[in-house]
Amino acid sequence: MTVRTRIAPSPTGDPHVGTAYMALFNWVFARSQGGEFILRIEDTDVARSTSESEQLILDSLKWLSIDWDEGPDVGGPHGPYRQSARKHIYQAHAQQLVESGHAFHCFCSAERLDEMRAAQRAAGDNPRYDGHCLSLSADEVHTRLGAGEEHVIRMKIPETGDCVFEDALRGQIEIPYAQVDMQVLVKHDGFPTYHLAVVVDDHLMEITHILRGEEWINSVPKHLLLYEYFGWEAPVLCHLPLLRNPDKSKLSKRKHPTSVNYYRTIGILPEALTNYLGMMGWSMPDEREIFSPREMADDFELARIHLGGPVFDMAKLSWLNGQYLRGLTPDAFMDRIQDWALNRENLSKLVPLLQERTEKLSDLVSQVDYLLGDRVPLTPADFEAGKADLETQTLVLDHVGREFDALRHWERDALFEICQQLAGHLGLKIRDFLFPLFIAISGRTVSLPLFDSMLFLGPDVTRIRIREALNVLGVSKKQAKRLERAYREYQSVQPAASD
RNA sequence: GUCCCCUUCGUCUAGAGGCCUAGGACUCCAGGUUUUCAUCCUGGCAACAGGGGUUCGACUCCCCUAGGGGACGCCA
Repeated sequence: MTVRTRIAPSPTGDPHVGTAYMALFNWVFARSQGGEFILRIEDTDVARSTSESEQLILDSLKWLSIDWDEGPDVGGPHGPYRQSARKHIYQAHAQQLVESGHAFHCFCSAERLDEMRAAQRAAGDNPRYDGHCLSLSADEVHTRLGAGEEHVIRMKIPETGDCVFEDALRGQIEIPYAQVDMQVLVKHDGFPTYHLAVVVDDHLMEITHILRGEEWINSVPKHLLLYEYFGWEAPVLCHLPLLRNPDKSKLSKRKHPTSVNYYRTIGILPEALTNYLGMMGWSMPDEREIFSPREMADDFELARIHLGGPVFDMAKLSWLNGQYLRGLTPDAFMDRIQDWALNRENLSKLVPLLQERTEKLSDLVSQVDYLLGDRVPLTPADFEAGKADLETQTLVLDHVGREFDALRHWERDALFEICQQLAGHLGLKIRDFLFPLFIAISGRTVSLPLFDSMLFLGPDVTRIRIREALNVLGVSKKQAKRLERAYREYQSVQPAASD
């Protein structure tokens, strides 16, 4: 039997470093077994999935030299590899489950479900579908379906007993069925949910081992039940630990850079990043710390994975990166600098900003230092030249930061609109409003145009700089709460942002 | 709240009952090399969450407690 693993990212945002982490381990495990590694795009959430995001994910994995044997771009014998192109397959399978009595049509409204869950929560129970539509007669279901009434398909769950299964790392796990919800398998728009699609695809694509984040452990009963309903053999399950923020919570954009592109733009080498991710939860048998994915595969053993959630440590990544950088020949080093930023394509984005404001070519370096490198370290004093007081500036940075965190398309108009609306809300002139942003982004009061700068730096670096500026200004716990409240208030008076 | 997972220095980790006076790496500190800085070298600080068992012997096995994390969506 050929070992087959997969990474199945959902193209709904930045190429996440957690995706790269899971991809690496799946790649390494497959290679260690002489197996195959598959890339599948899970774009069943039509509203949030974008092809740009898919492209970014593919690019980031390629940048990291994680290659796949089958996928949407290279094809393969088990395609298509994009779930949106497999809708009919899931529908046929869902239909099969309805016919075999393992799934049922549900007509419940969102309002009813909300009320039900609220009541269950209030009673101290785990919210869970109450089986309302289970009691519908076949005739009634037929009639309502015939009338074109909106509905979903849910799977049935045993009323009693435990789901007992084996995790390749954690051993036996038991989850009471009483905790498992009657999961929606097909949404009202006819698209499958993750749970149906993942099981059907993993089976059809002959995946033998699933290595994924431990956030999925609680979904295992649903998946195993589906395998059983279909009469299929389930793959080996292996739940890896989750990458953590410094405060130990699951790695998140609000607290830590999560985009692979962030590391790329600050000048981390791809081999340093994969090496670093390889050290998260894994160690080489001889404790060597510098190793490639290939070397990792040569010595790979599932059992060596450590299950404690590893905290992402920038200091160690930087050190590792330095090791790689210093190991380069001068020629290779020059090539890397070019690949990174000093190439014609990248520079051409800067020229329109620079040319107008330049008297000597040598002005260039001091003008772009904060765009290619970092700013000079900030101090609270840097903000004092602003018209608004420090508290207001903190508020500006906080709210802009939140808006930027939620922004999905990093475009000039969207950025500007956010700032304009917020400035209006706070009753500030746009130039006073923008001042703290100039400082946060460029570290100076005089810089290249703000929005061009943010566009050039991209969402990841921009967000981090705003967060760092907030840190420099120092936000107390009390203040943080006030800011949070103020932001919610702003949101409530604000028409939904058009992004 | 309910269920599930996890728990060795601040951080990443080694450790599969005696090799542990708990090792390595990052960070930090001290010293050396270096015209400066960085690199590099040397040294130092620093951990088995707590309590019960099992055993001649427990970081390693079992139980309880505590702490941390996750899931609880027509998101994945």
